Amino acid sequence: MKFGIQLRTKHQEILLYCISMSLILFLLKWLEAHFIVFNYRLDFFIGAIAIIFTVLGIWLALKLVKPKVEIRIIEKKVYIDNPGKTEINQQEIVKLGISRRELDVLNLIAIGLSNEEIAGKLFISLNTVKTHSSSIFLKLDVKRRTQAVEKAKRLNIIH
Amino acid sequence: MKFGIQLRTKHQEILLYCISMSLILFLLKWLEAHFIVFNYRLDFFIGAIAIIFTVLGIWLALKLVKPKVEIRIIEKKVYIDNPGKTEINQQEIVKLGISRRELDVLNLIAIGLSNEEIAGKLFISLNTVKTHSSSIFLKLDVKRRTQAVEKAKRLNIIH
DNA sequence: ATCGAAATCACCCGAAAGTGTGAAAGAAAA
DNA sequence: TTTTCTTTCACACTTTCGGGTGATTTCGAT
Repeated sequence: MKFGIQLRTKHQEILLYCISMSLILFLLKWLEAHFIVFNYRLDFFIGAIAIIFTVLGIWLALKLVKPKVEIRIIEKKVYIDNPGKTEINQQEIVKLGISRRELDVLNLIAIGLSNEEIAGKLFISLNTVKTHSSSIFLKLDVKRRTQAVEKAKRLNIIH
Repeated sequence: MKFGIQLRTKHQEILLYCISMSLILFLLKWLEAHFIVFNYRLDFFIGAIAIIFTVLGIWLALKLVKPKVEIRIIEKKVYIDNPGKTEINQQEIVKLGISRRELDVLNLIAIGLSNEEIAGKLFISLNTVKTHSSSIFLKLDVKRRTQAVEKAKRLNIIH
């Protein structure tokens, strides 16, 4: 699994900025330690270099910047050629091998009850509900109860 | 215009940039004023300057340029057996005070995704998804995601 | 210029959900 | 009668969910 450690990543920018500033200062100190001399024409030359590479940096950033993504959920309508009523598909239930009790549990899951509430309503234990729901997920080939509800409704197993 | 608004919000960064530039220029002048001899590698020094100002240029561009927006579409399949009667109730959404982002999350919950999967799909953190879903449950007056889906479908907030 | 809403994120903690294994009783089918 | 299926339950364990709190950033409106 992932690390449990979560850092406040928003401060990373500032941290990065501080580090780079420190690096610059360190560089200048290093240069100073090595007795580097400037003449006056060099000053102008360095200015030009600075401007050029600033522009270069800006250009580079514009080229490489990752575009900010905006998510838009659109609904793709899929029309089912099932004119008229919404009959429960018994064949599908049989085909998937879903038992009566499992269907009971599935229906109660679909209306948003918790496992404990389902257990209370069907007069069975919490563990039994878990067993049923697990086998439902297995038969429907899903991982979560929300997925199970979605798929079951799509297959007209429940409504 | 947009640029003016951005200037206002980013004026701290500009200030910071100016200060750092001034600091660097001051340091250079100081070094020059102290007759530090530049006996060693001139090209090395220029390279350092180039790198520094490239980085500063990149940083400046990233800070000031309005991010490019890339719209990413997530298709959500809606299975309809009775076309023509399934309109999304916008008034209900407004009445409940459900925001656009919360609606995104709600739609992804409805198709059975886990919070972590939603976070991956919307490019936000798991904690943010939790915050959104919590406020959804509050606004819909439900306790669980399955209930939220059930109620939202009943209110025609989602399909 | 100030303020509020929306969106983002972190962290802690407890509750609920889900997995895996095993088992027992009753009903139906072979 | 034996076998198989369904339903029931337990228990340990991991993962996910949800509540609560607090914080930052951005945007729009006043």
